[in-house]
Amino acid sequence: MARVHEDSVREEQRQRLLDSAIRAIGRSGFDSVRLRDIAADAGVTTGMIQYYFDSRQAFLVAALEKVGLDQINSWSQIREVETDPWTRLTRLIAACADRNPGIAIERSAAWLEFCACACRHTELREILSAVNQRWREVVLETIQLGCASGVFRPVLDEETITDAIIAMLDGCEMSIGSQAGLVTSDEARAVATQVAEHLLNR
Amino acid sequence: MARVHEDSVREEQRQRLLDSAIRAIGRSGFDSVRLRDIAADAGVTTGMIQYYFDSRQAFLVAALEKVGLDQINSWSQIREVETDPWTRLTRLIAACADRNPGIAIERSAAWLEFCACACRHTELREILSAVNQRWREVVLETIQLGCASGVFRPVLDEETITDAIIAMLDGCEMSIGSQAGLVTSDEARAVATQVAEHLLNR
Amino acid sequence: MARVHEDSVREEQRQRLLDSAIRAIGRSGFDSVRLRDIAADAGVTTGMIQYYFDSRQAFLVAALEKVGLDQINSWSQIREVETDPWTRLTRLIAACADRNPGIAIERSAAWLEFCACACRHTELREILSAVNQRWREVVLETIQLGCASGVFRPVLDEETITDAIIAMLDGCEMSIGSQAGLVTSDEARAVATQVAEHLLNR
Amino acid sequence: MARVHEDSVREEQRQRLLDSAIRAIGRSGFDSVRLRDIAADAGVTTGMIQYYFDSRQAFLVAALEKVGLDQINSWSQIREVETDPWTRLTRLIAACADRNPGIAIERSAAWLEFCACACRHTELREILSAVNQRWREVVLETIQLGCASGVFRPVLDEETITDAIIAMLDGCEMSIGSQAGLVTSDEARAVATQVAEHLLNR
DNA sequence: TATGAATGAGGCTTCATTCAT
DNA sequence: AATGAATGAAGCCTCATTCAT
Repeated sequence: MARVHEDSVREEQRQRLLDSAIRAIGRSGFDSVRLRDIAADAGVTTGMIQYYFDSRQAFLVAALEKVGLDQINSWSQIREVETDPWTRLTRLIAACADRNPGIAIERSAAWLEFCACACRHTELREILSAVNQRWREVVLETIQLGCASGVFRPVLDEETITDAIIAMLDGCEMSIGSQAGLVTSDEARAVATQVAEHLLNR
Repeated sequence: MARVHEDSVREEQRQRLLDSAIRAIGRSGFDSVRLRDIAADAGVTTGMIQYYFDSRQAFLVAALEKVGLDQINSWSQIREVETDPWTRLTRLIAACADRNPGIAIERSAAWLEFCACACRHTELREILSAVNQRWREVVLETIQLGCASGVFRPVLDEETITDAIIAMLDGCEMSIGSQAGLVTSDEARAVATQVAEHLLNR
Repeated sequence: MARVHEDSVREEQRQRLLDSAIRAIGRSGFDSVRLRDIAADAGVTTGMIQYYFDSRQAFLVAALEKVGLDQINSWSQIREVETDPWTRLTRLIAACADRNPGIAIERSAAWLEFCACACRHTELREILSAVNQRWREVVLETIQLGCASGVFRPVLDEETITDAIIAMLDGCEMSIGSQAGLVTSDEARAVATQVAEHLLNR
Repeated sequence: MARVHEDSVREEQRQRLLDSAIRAIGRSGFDSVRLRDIAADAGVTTGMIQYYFDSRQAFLVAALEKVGLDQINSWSQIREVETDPWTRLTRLIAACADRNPGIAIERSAAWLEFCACACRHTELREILSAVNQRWREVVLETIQLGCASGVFRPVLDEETITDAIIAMLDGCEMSIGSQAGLVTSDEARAVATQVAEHLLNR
């Protein structure tokens, strides 16, 4: 029992450190963020980070992995709660495009970092692939559900529409994350929703 | 004359070094790329890079700036050459989605780095904003041209469609650049083209 | 308690490093001394020096500052201990002219470096001014003391004699420090003492 | 003839470069002055300096040597021109103490550098020794001249007085050169002159 | 003769990592 | 469990020097 309790305390600490890492990565970038900065954010010493994680690399990868997992969880939740295809789709869109202003902007930047780093860190690429795949499944399933029930009468095949919506949302993410974009997250959501509506001929 | 010649030689050298930097940034990332790697790529010494550029930072920023400028140039060329709105639009789409396999993949990754770094480097953000703005202008103008001539009968207002197309292409870029995407650049082009066709009701 | 103890250990380390720096500056000069040399002298790594001091510049300035402070301390001690004006004056003279053979010659050279560098490093100049001022105060006070008690019957006004003695000692310092001088420190002390005796008409 | 002429042009160039070096050494110090700075001062390229001198070290040593030789020349001139012992002595004192405000302050600083560097550069030490020796000869000879003619009735032996005067002047030099001194060059001259007058019992 | 492009050695500095406490 | 002193590898950068022109 004591053991279990201690483990859960340890796990809590790890999560706290990972959250600090995500914020710091968003601010300084995956490659140039310093353990010292993260430690400062968490109010601990660098030694403690090393005590909880094997190495800087493993620690930062775990942090980005958490970003992806949180993402997946949020989608899964929407999927379970929302049964109407169109409502579910708009909520999924909102979950992406909305994440930015609501939650800290660092998280959005961290996601961009995630994608940018994936091409040179195999571990990250694998995680990112998994997240992408899960994302596509959820969207595609939603569209298929709507088509099957006759709510959607798609003008293109379901997979193409799925890819289009996903690409649009990724593009908005990029635009907003870089802070050099031309659209706000509200506009992004509006655009994505309108286009989806037309492509699905709701 | 001699002076002019020498200056052009110097400029040529700078461009060569910048190209090497772009490739190296694509491989190693903006923050962790080493001058040594770039020098090796260009077949020169690190001292020479410092001889041509004031600092590592200034050098790398100039490299990413070049990526943006090359981008703009390629669009401008298409805009001048191609008069038919739809052909021009498909070529613009292809210019983005196609760039990846044709030219080195490093360039695509460098672009992703560009966007990811923009949020923490003011200089980069300004350049990226300018590139984005120019990109939007070219696409919007093309769509307006098609609408004016009756070739396009858009289902949404022109600006929304422009934003949608741009977002889609950015999203594809991100997906392909991260190498964790689910679509090839061929598929990306096909999706973007089909969606554009429908939105413009060509 | 633990905190206090740790701080004193840290301070001790700093002093050790500063002493090594003084020796090394005396050997290699303020500008060309290498952190590596100092580290070797202290038997530590260069990283440790940077751990204890912010930068090379700050470290070296602190080292020369210590030279000045040690100087001041030694004078203050003589001033407190010795009540007889003439004995005190001869001891002050000896404290300067004698420092060289007794203690390491590097300290003398370090002092010369101090003066030479002062003209281009503002921080050093300020410290040097303070040391000079204190030095003058102590000598002048001693002379005034002797005059007041009738032990000295000066042939020139007290300030002039003070300046003369100080200049003579500085000159000896320079001569000995440069190792190109024509007088030994014994001779220097003898000359300064004899001249002082005459000027004060003891 | 042509050869001779070219040689003199070459020699003139060298002197120009040496003068620039002296100024630059005064500003930046012997060890940290950069060839680039000296070249800028002289309005030439660094390549040219290397064309005229074998190495940085040899160049800078030659520059300081010139400072010493100029010094010696100025004393010799006074010695030849001035026959009255006391007038000659005061002019010698003035030549030292006055050099500072009259000529550029860099020259004074360069002299301090000279002395400070002598302890670690054998070549410099030899030159400095020679200059010191010559200086002592001139002063001693002047004093002996005055004693022989009965103008001076020294209170201490001639050598001691010589050493005292030289030390005082060196000390003033140091004080003024470091720019952290407590006396102006006018005051320095006054002090040295008064003390000399008393010691020589003129 | 003089230039300036290019080199490369070596310094300062940063920072992840280790380890004694 | 947690700290933080200490290490040492590696990067950027400076600058004297070389050499083709």
